[in-house]
Amino acid sequence: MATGRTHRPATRSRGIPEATVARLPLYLRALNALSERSVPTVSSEELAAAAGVNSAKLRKDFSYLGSYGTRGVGYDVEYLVYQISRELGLTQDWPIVLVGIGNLGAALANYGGFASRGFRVAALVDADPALAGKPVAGIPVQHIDTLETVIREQHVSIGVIATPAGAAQQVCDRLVGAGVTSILNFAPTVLAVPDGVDVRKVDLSIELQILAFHEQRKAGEENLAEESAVRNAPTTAVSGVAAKETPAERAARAGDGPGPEGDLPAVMRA
Amino acid sequence: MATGRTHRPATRSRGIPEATVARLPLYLRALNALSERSVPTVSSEELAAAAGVNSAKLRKDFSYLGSYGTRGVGYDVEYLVYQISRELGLTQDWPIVLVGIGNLGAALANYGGFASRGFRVAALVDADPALAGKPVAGIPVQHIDTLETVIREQHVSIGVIATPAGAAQQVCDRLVGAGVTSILNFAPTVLAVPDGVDVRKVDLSIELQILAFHEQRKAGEENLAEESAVRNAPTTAVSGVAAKETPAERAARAGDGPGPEGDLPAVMRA
DNA sequence: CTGTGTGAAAACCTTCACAGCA
DNA sequence: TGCTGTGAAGGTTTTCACACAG
Repeated sequence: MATGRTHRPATRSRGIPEATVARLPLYLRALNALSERSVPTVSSEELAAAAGVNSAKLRKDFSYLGSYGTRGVGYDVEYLVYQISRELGLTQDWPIVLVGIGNLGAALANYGGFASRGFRVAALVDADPALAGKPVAGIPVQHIDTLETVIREQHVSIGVIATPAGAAQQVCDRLVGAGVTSILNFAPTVLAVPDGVDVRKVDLSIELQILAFHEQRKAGEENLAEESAVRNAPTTAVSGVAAKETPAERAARAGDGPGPEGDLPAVMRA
Repeated sequence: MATGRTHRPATRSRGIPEATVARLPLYLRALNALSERSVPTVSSEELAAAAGVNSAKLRKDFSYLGSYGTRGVGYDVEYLVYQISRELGLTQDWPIVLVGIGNLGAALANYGGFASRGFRVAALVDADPALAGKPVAGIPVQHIDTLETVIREQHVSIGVIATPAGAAQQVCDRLVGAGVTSILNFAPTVLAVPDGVDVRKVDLSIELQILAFHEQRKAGEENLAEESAVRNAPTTAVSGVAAKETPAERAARAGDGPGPEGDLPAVMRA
């Protein structure tokens, strides 16, 4: 679910598959937990369980980084932590700017997981003059006028957008204009960026919609197969399921349309 | 990046690929925007651009839902909105419980994208007695003791966890115990759930780490190929890149280790 | 003649299963 | 013996390219 282009077609070696990269942070988290408990080594089986993947996948993933394990034994926890951190670029300092200090922005600013991974909040920025100067998570919020200055002075290359959807593209343009080349977007908009800029998005409502899809399926199966209770739906399942609904009665959905969408006050809009 | 099992191996028809399901909400959002502007029809090319995907993919995706377009013309916006909504199960009402009303929980409670998609916040729940009764987003927070009651009385099947990592598994167990079968997890933990329960996770720090990885790559390429500026990294690129670092000097990283991890106060921990 | 719908090819990712090292 | 590392097989997803409906 990455976005911006730039990723060369996995030319020759050094090309760690995107799917693997996306799992490295997961392994890292599990390893850090082990490290804190002073566990010296771990097998692919154990680590996989802790990270919520299967062991074959984990071993394949690690094989792209190099041969960091010991046959018959497992992986050295501390060593792996270091190797993965380095591979992800977490051994260096990443100053980030957080734009949009509403509910979500404040949550992000307070989020411990950033600071503990080499990410340093260089500035909190918001368009609301009333917020200027107020500290959030111990950092005073700055007016968005200072955005370009902060980015240049602190060499920020990563920006986080937590503004309402309407402001996101504007903010994005300013970030990119000032030199930011990676953007994490929490606003429910598709951002247009020039080549060479990476965008990743996190959309709170999309995830729920995907859950709803599967939930609906489960309900359909239950009705068909009359499951024992709520638990234990057989993976075999029936095929047909849940009416395809005749594909031409577009008249039958006039009044209940797209739902209650007004210009909501708070954080975002989908 | 779904999780829980249950998804049959795409048996026969009616099996919409997971990758497609994950994009439907995106199309839906783009379509809603068009709908608000009273645009009657849209081509795969236009819609794809608005959703940030390519048109071939979009057409394939829609072909799994049925033939809802008109050759030579495009798709009827309102009709598609309806079809996708129905496919995703958004034409019905989904009561959800939100557990953990910290910074993030409050942001979620205020998030307009939920209410406007058939998701209704049935209850906000927190373990902190001091929060009980206080309204967040117009809804009074309840003590977590009432969790089971709310779930059963309101027929909640979807739960959202926005607690600190340490509390997440416990909360998850209680949700599942009370009948919830889909969970959206914002806490940075791997949740163990019985078969038949779906879990999706959103991890704020993982996304940043993935960005850091690519950012690091860009920096490496620049140094090697001496790019013109910051823009425009050629997709061809060189192969070698960025030192593999000798794989055996595990001594050389003693003091700077895993970083400053203490028991942070706020929202989570990675 | 425009733009959908879709087989077929290519790319990518996961899983299997086992050789071989510690 | 136990567990890693990895070719090979099997799935899934994306992309291509074009027949054909409107």
